[in-house]
Amino acid sequence: MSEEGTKAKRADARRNEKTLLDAAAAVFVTSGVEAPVRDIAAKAGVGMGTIYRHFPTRADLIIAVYRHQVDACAEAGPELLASSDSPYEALRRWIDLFVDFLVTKHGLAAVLQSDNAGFETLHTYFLDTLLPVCARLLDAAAEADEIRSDLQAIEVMRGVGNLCIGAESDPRYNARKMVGVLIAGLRT
Amino acid sequence: MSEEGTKAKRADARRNEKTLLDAAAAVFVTSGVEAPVRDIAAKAGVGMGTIYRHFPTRADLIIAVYRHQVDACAEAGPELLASSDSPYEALRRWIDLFVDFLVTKHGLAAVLQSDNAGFETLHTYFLDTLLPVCARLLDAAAEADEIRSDLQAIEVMRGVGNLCIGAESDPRYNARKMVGVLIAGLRT
DNA sequence: TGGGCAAGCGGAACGTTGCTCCGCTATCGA
DNA sequence: TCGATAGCGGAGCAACGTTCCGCTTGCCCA
Repeated sequence: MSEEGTKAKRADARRNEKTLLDAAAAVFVTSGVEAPVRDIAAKAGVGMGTIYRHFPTRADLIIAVYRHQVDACAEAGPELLASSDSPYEALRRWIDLFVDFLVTKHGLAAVLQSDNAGFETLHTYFLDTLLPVCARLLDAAAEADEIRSDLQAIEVMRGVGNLCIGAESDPRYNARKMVGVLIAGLRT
Repeated sequence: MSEEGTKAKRADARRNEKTLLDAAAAVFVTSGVEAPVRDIAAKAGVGMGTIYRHFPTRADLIIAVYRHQVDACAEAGPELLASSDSPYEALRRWIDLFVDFLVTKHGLAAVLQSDNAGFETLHTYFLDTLLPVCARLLDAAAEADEIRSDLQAIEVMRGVGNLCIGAESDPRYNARKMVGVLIAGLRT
């Protein structure tokens, strides 16, 4: 918001940032979010210094690429609560959205829970954005006595996120199904 | 079994293998199963070549360190089934055992599900050993109409394993609790 | 007992990664 | 036009897994 009027950035810098975002998105799709930084720089046709100047950590790059989708997921929460037959139904559908997002981003779920240094920013962004939404849905469902009331939003979010890890690499494992089981286990 | 009588190994080789197992176990406790190979070699006071000769991949080393505990967990399955009030109760208690094992091994759950090359052996060993046990318990519980019957053992095992990832690094997340929710979700 | 030799050892070296640093280039306001 | 400087590129460093090969040492046999 406060950046609106500032003309601080040079034209080539703005162009490179856009190029990098596109290249990163493409590489993430084919090689996953843990693709080597060199690959992304090569795909964008820029040097590695450029990547690190625009996105100091890999987490910043991932956030920039997926920000829109995460925000959309957050905004869907209240809408679902208003339009669904019951709070539990809204919760179920919102979690479905979240899971759909996660399982289509190769390796994102894994990196989200990883305790490797450098990904705290990513973790924090997801939590800041989605935790309040999840908490709201949980509260509503708990208040309607549809689910047990001894669960924190963070526990549910981490549980669901964890269940999505490796969903793409093993055809015998169906993350959506297991998340369904978990959510069923929430019922009173 | 067939190795019993063979005297193929030299005395120093056998000594080094034991030393390495002890060192690895100690390092795994303090630094997790992803500790640098160099650290383990240093702790054991041997060269890196020695580690790779005895344990060609890191997975082999991890398996060797935890083999006893995994086997014990596998053996506990039938016993629990015989001694519990119901198949579901046996399943619940067996999963508790498995979870206890996983959450006390820093980083093991993560590496178990990781699709990084080199860990297939580990994955395979766990599955070969524990999957039949889990399947037996699931079948019994399904036959007694205590749980839904549309779940494969591999799905449950992976789900439980996934829920245990990062259990040690975030005090707000309780893997045992979420596994409890998942298992509750299995009920008919 | 001691000589020979292969099993076994150690660690230098290589490839791959994340990340930094600095000399050069290109932009843009004056 | 022009020079200050934002921004760029990629060489270079450190940490890691893994390989490779010359040397050491335990063991068998004469």
